Amino acid sequence: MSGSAAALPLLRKLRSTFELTEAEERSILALPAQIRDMKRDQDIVREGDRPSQCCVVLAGLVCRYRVVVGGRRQILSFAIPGDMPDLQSVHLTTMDHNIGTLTASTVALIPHAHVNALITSQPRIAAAFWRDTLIDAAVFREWMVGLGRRLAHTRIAHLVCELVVRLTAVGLSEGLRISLPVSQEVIGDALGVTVVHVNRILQALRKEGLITWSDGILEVKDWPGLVRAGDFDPTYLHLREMPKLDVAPFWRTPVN
Amino acid sequence: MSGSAAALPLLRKLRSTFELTEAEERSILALPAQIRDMKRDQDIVREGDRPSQCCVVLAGLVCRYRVVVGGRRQILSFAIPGDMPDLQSVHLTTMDHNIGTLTASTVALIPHAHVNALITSQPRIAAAFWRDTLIDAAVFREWMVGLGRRLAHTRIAHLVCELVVRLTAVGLSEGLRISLPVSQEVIGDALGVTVVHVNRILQALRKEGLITWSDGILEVKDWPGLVRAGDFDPTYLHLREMPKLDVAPFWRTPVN
DNA sequence: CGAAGGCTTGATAGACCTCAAACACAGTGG
DNA sequence: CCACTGTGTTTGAGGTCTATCAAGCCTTCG
Repeated sequence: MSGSAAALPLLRKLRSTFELTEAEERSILALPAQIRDMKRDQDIVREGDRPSQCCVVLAGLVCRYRVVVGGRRQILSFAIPGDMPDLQSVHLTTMDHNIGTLTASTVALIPHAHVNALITSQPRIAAAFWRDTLIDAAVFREWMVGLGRRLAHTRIAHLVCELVVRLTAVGLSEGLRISLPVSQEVIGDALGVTVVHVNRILQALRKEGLITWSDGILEVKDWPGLVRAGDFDPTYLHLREMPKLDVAPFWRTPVN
Repeated sequence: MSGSAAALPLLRKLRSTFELTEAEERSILALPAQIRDMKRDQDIVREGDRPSQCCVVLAGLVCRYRVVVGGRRQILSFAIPGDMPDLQSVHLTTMDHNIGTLTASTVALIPHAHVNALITSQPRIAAAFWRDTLIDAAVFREWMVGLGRRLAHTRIAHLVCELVVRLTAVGLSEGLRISLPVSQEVIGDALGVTVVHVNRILQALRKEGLITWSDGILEVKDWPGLVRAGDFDPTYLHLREMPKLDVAPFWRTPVN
């Protein structure tokens, strides 16, 4: 059940933020993993669990979330293919939040023992993984700024920018179009607003000519405008190189 | 300029979340550090900097923060003695937020080279440091939940609980009294609300008999009540053992 | 066809903000 | 010694953002 194919999204992700040697990539490819297909809205790990393995998202969309008294949910981050949303469980035994799927997804489960063996024997891979968790933390901080200090309109624009950049960085966008097959409620849970309000703001963003979003496909119609509306600065993603997004893909915008 | 005395707060902090051997503690004590006294409201590192050292808070109160368009500040976390608020800079070269003092403070500055040497040669210390940054991330998540889904009243109660537990964990509280010599504006910047609103909620918390706060001394008058009001569950702090707080210190509450 | 989930719209309500001013207190300087 | 200043707290009134409640609509699916 180990898999070069399975680990590819992980490699793409790590490469986007850290330079790996071929030998290091081979070590990562050699990690034994159990592949698991999941329906949407299923939990991978729950608050209070003490996991003995950690997961890599191979396909689909996964999120970390918490539920507070009153039943309201706060989504803490989105995990796209290549992400390891519970890598932290290698060092923090008890989960302080849930991880669940938002769409049908495929995940790889890697026993902690193997992760530990790898990071103990290869300090540079340990550094890459550590760095990965530090970038997670940077994204949390950015969301905190949004939740605390930005209007819902800005927050939504910012989130779209973030998703486009992150998906592009791992080769999962088509120009300025991304797959986002979730309900507006999910966006609300991520940004701390209600569905009703999300809906009204999406209408505004569409009216302003910034985005379209239907049938699970989100397309940015005005990238500079969206970046402005979202007060978006991708520094916090700590990518090795920023994907070029201000230019639409060549097959959509003939130069002449 | 190296200092056993200087590193003590750091050791207390690390011990609160990770078990260190004496040899490991000695290695940490041996880290060379430059001690620096700072006035309040001074920046230690700024957004965009590429620091070559990282800092340990030895005394005082330090915070991470960001400023958004419009000049509003979002405090991202408080760093108390023993904390290393920019440990991340060892792996993320560019700062994506500021770190500054909230009160007159003393910090120790340790060159990255020495930190790198230590974590490369001693995997368990690397694990302790990594774990430390993971706990930072857990605190960010908890704040996100507050900012996104809790009322300001709850958020303030929660913050007080957090500060009391963290300060107690490193021996810096007197029972349920902590030193908190900051303005109400600082609390507002941390919780994403205005001073005016903070003021009104503090009055409510006082009226409810939960806390008192004057002359920079905050005292919890009803710990279970405050925990309830703040929807506080300390799991996310990942302490090795939870300080006993539900009981007032013996010298204040004679049993008979 | 009915049921369920998701999107959309309207009306009302609540949390929190903004603006403005008064007040308390410590530090400064004439 | 007493204005004077500055910082921080407190209070009031009105306004904005977002929530809540409620209903209608559309699509998908069994």
